[in-house]
Amino acid sequence: MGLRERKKQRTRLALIDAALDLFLGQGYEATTIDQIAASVDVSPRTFFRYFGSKEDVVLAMHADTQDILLAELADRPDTEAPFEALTQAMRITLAAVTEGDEAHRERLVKTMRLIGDNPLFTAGQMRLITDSEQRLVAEISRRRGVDDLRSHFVVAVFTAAVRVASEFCLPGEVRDPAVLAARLEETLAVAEKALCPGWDR
Amino acid sequence: MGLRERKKQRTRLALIDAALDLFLGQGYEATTIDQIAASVDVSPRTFFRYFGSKEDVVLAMHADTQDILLAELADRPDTEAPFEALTQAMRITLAAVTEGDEAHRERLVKTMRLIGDNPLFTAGQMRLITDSEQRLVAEISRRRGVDDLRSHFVVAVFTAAVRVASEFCLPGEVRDPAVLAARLEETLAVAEKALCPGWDR
DNA sequence: TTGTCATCTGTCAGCCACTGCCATAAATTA
DNA sequence: TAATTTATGGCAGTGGCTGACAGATGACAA
Repeated sequence: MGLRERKKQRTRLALIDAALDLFLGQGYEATTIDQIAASVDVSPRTFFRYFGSKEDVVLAMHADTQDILLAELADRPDTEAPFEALTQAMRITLAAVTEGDEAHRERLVKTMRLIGDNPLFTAGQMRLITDSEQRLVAEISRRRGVDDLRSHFVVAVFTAAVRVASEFCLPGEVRDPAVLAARLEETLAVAEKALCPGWDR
Repeated sequence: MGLRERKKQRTRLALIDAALDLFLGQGYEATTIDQIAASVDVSPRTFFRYFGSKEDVVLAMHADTQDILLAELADRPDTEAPFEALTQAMRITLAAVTEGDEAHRERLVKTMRLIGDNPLFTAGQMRLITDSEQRLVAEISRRRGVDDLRSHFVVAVFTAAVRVASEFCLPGEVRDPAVLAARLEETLAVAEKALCPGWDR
């Protein structure tokens, strides 16, 4: 990886860090792109070369996580049932994130605090989920050998569970990937009791 | 209802009609608030007194529909199981909308065409669903007598089904409430086979 | 009918997210 | 070192959205 590439990644992370800190410190709306750019010593124009919108920088970490999830799903053995593969991939993704780079984990915690406190971001989060959902459906369809309504349904139930788990991180609770993992287990326990064996074949 | 109130409703509907026609005719982005306001002979400032944002006018009809759904759910007998109550309320809501006022139905069809063609709006649609979801959860919790994780899960599975159904309106297909109703039945058939009896109690 | 009050509307000025364009600087490659 | 590619900064402009004030319009009582 060349110098250019490394420099870009550093700028990107610096922008994310600056933005998250400003958002948490003085509020999302009260923070301008100019402030974010200034605190990284970069022109405002450059900000928009890294992120499509002000909201995107908030969702950047979550978008990365979705990519990991998709990769982990692709790594699951084909013998595994669709829903099981999804949940296992999610568990591994959360674990990887929890045990990952300290700075990286901190960014995720800040992101979760921001999104959790501000209902403004639920829409953006939904957009992310919907986007990745289509990719998940493609992979599940490949595994099942058919691209039908059931593939969509299986993935929709999975994302429903993840969503419920993330909503169930009580307000005031320290929000981080580990807590989310715990809530996810509770939700999956309910889901597994509710669903007939073999429903996702 | 006084003259003032009627005038307001007329303005609101005129703005929705003008906006939908312009969006469908020349594209969403290419249409400015000034154009919408001008074609209703109203100041741009007034537009924002009726709708919080440019996107809101697109979602206005769907927001109204969500309100109907909630009212229908409240009307379901308490003896009905939670998921059954949700699906029945949805069926009635779709039927009411299909058989409703001609102009009203036309607005809905235009809205569905807009949202279906432009992935930009899926996020907004999700936001609407998520907002109403909280109200649905409250009602389901009241019926079940407990406000626990299961209430959230039941509602999440329901909205997942609705979402899958609406995604499954094939592109190119005439999009209207009747088609959505048909797709919903297919999806609910899959859901009912997948879920154990009594899972939502 | 007339006067008073509440509410709606238009106008104006302004903020800020976001974009296209072009010149410049920096990194990559030959 | 020279040539090519690519990232950045500056600038001007569009358009969504808001606050503040003044005038118009419907609601209501005397």
